[in-house]
Amino acid sequence: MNETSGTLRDHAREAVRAEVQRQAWLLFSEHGYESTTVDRIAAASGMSRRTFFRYFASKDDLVLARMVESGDAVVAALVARPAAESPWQALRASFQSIVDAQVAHADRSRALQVMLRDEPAVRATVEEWRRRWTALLTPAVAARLESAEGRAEGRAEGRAEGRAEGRADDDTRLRAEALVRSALECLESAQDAWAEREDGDLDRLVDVTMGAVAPL
Amino acid sequence: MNETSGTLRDHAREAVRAEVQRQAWLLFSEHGYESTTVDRIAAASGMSRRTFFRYFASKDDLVLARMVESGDAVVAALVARPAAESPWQALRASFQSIVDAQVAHADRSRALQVMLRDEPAVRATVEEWRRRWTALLTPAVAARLESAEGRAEGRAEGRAEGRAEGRADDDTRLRAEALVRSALECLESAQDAWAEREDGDLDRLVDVTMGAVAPL
DNA sequence: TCGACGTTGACACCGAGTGCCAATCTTGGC
DNA sequence: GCCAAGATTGGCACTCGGTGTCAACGTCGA
Repeated sequence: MNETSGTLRDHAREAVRAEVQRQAWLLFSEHGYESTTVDRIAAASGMSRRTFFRYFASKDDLVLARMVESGDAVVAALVARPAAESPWQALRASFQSIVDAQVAHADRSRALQVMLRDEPAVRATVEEWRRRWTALLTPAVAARLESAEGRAEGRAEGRAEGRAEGRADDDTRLRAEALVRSALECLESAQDAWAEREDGDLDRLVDVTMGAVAPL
Repeated sequence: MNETSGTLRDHAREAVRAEVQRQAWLLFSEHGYESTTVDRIAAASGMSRRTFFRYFASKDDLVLARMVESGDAVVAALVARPAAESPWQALRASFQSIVDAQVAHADRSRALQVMLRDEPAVRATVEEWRRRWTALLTPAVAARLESAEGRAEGRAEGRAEGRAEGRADDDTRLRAEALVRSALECLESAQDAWAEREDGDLDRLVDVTMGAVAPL
């Protein structure tokens, strides 16, 4: 049970980070975010306050780290969707892994969701997380838009184009970003509603929100 | 030039707040948000640090106060739109006052927009501002959706309804919230793009983003 | 003139986050 | 086994945002 020394340190570091996260989430769910001081998290993890800040850049970082992991899965799901699907449909389908994960651990997820929504101190982190997901998803959606336009051009190419190609590219990126950000808001609206109503079906709620904004 | 003593205090208070805001924005635009300490703002405004916190609940409050004012104008514009307009079209039209105001003071607005986008410390405040606007706009959009459904029901009432009326109401509110949040994201996407590219036409960019998500 | 009330400034305090330094532990070379 | 190099750790002091407290000051009405 020995490993290369280089990865050994990393492994140890990851193990410590995971344990600190576990302890922190226990404290968060019990006392809320703001009321849980870094000293308490450090003490619960058996380390000094100063050492905690060597593992996590900030208290927010504890929250952010959780989110970032799932982002890669979503973008992978998005690029795997069939090209014929509209961007909106593809985005909806890519969210399925998140939806399934939350439904699988409904109790924990609901508590977490409420915390993210109601604790003002965490919201900057949520913003940051949304930002990163947007940056990840936008290129994939832009590619989808471009290929769709390519097909459209091939079909009917009598349009007056060639005047502002660079701007058209910028517009494509911008339209992709708007789509991604809107879709993420729909997802979050559905998640918030789901966290409140005990009975809801998150899958259906996401269909409702996204279907309300654009046809699925 | 004397007034009732009750409003006199309020007037003085408002004047002080305005002056502090002015000084703060000067310092922000010169040194950025984080680097501008409350001590410096207080000193520039000729008051003690403690007194500053009696006029503004927090440093963020300086930023938030600016945003909140324009919210009422948007919701007023929304309810004034003709009932025949789709929610999405009505939202787009309601944003016009914001767009016009920003275009009128393009330089200041661009600098502000960049600061809001790039300074992580302010983003929680932006979130809060978005939240309040959502709360203001959602009921108006929900009413619009309901009346539209009422008309649709009147037209074709052979549907199997009456089973889950309460849930249908919840769904309407949820769909309205999704629409509002998506529209605000489109607005912000356009604003961010506009702040970056010197040449852009903000009006057109908002049309582009909102048109990309749903037909206008 | 006196007293009530609101405003102000100063001080002490808390929590998040950082720089610095000394103690300690691990690792590799001899 | 031993010792030096380097990484990890903990303690300390500091900055900054934010809050509670208290004494001093000014303004108003009686």
